[in-house]
Amino acid sequence: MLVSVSVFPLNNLLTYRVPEKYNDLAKIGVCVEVPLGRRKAKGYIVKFENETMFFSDLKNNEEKYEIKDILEVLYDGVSFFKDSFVVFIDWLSKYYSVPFSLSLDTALVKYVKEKTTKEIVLNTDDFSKIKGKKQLEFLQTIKNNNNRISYELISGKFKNISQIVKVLIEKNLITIKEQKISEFIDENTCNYDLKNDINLSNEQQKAVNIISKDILQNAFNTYLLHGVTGSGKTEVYIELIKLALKNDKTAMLIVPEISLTPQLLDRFKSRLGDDIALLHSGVNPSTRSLNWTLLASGKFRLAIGARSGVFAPLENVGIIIVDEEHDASFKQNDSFRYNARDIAIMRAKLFNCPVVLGSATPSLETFYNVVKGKYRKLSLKNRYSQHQKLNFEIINLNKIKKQEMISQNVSPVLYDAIKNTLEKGEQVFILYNKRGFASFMQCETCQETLKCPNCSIALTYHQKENVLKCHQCDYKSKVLSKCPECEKNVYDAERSNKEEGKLVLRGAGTEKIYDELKILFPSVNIARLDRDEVTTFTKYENILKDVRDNKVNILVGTQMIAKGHDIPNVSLVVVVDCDISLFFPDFRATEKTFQLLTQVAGRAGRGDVPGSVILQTRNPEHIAILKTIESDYQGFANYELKLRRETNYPPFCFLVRIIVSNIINEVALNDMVLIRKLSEKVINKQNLKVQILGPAPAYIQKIKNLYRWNMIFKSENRKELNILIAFIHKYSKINPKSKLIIDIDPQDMF
DNA sequence: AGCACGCCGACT
DNA sequence: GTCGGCGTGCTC
Repeated sequence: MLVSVSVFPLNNLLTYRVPEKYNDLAKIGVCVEVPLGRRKAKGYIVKFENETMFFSDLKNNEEKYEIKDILEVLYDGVSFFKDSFVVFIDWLSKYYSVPFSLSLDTALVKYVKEKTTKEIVLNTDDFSKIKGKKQLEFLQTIKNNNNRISYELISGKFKNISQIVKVLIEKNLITIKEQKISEFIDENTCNYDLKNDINLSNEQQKAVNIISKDILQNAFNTYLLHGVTGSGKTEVYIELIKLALKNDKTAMLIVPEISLTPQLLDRFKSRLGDDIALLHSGVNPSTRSLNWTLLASGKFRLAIGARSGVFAPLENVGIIIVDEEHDASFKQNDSFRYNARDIAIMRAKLFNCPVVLGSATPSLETFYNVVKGKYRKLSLKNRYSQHQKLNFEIINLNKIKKQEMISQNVSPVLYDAIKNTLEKGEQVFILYNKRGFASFMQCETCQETLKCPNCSIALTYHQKENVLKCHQCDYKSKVLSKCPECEKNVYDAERSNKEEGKLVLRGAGTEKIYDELKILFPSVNIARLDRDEVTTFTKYENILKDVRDNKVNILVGTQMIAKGHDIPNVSLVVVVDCDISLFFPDFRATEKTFQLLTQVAGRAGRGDVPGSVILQTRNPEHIAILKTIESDYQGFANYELKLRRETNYPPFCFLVRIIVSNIINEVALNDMVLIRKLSEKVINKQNLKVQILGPAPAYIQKIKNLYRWNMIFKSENRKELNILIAFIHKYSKINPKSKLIIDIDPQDMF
């Protein structure tokens, strides 16, 4: 028996012989060890040789080689995927112009690790000596599960079980056994507990009815579920998932990492049961790989995950849902730059099932697909919590003199509004989309700013740690007392009388806003929510719990505060500076600003009290701000689309971004020129309609001592872009020390 | 990715 | 003469 094996990082599949002793174990999706040259390598069986080719253009001429035997079948022959998954991976590698094995590795690497799983076995059902309520509940759960339970699965139901387990082992009530994953899967059964029907609104019911037809008829369609925050998108998701599960199909929900809270999961578990495969980096590795394997075996039929969850090994799929589809976190910006939303749509197409994209502020790509009639829009217009409109107020910072400001970033109107809100016992959310205390330190003498020695960006001052930090690399520095540039010029006669090289803090961050508010409202509880404060999921949860319990009166944060929080007592939302992201050198800057402003505004007035939103800006006439206060998504989208059409940017063309980096600036540039010349040649010879922009230095020219250059390909034809990329991969002879990244559908230009 | 092969400079 | 630098190319 001959099989095709994918070995990272090779593009071609390799043919191996299956030794007779492995005849029963060698299935598609099985991990094997194979001889490769003079070494051993790990690979996956993706095809039997006698079967029809999935890979029309990956033929391997076997005559040239002596076919070797597979050395070993790993993980007891557990199959991590079936053949439809191979078709999907094949598509993925072609769409993103990456080797097949890289696609497969990206999909699997976080989920295939453990060979065995732990099982807790009950030694007795005499619980009379146990007094602890939680311990009894724990033991009862095991008893109800035929006196044994998976450690990985029960740790999802009880929090912090390690302590309980330790005590119960000491009392000899339970034992922990190692179990092969393959045996575990054979033994485990799973039932979906589909009850608790709730009443849907007319709009919700209509959406469910329409999409349900596709689920039942296995029809691929893309839906935009356009609903303002609080309009009940989640209920629609739950009903659709229920329908899929009831009909013995599987379902997948992808959400931004930050939204994947225990609350969200509890909500799904209370309506659908516990057998949900949670796929994201926060899940411990053994549970993660068990979840994957349970999905692959068909025992689990519902996957909920963040970006990487889109690779869930599902078969017979009923519904795929992407919540907050516009969210930038769906784009991975590592070496393999995929977009989970786009992959989700393609999987739905391959599986013949509907896909739902949910958002209050859809990306323009999605909106334009609705305009073109490619996607169907379903709207949820009613907020069920309350119906008053938000009360917006713009503060034009141009019209306020510096000495009139209450503090650096707090205007008089803003001060009064916060004060009034706090006096009523209501809560305030304050957005400032930058971390740290001061965004740069500047020398008063020579005007020089302190830069990271490894990157071409300014160092940010963090007050709590009292360090200067680079937000691109790990560089940290003690706070300098004197400007290093002036130190060099210390003998300069002209300067010798001045206060030489005095460094001052300039620009703000969440820490600074916090500081200003702490001085203005000393007796009030203020919390911060940003990446510096929130290093773990628990910390994130704790801060939000304090907010929910009204222990925090003001929450200051970066865009983290804009996502999904539903806190009824928040009646005032403040954006301290709307302009931070407005003029980024990114054609999506306006869109992203509009989305952020609209999202954060939606945090106000979710309870009985009406919500107010205050926007401080120096660009009060900017379209992103005007349309936010008018709550006019449609108007914004039409305006911005017109602009994109005129300038020929997505969604009116496709983009590919080429990034080359090297320690030596000239080498990187030289490589880029080479790629440009090759590209021009290919475009001419093949008569491709592709436009080249650049090379130009990247917005951040140097990161971690690597100089970076950008080049953009524009085309209305994806295939032509792929042809061009294939030529670049094959024929461009760039410096071997240069790093080349090809970013299909780039989200930013940094 | 690994690992070997191969082709040039500085050493016992 | 050989040891070792790393550029090049292949792996069923």
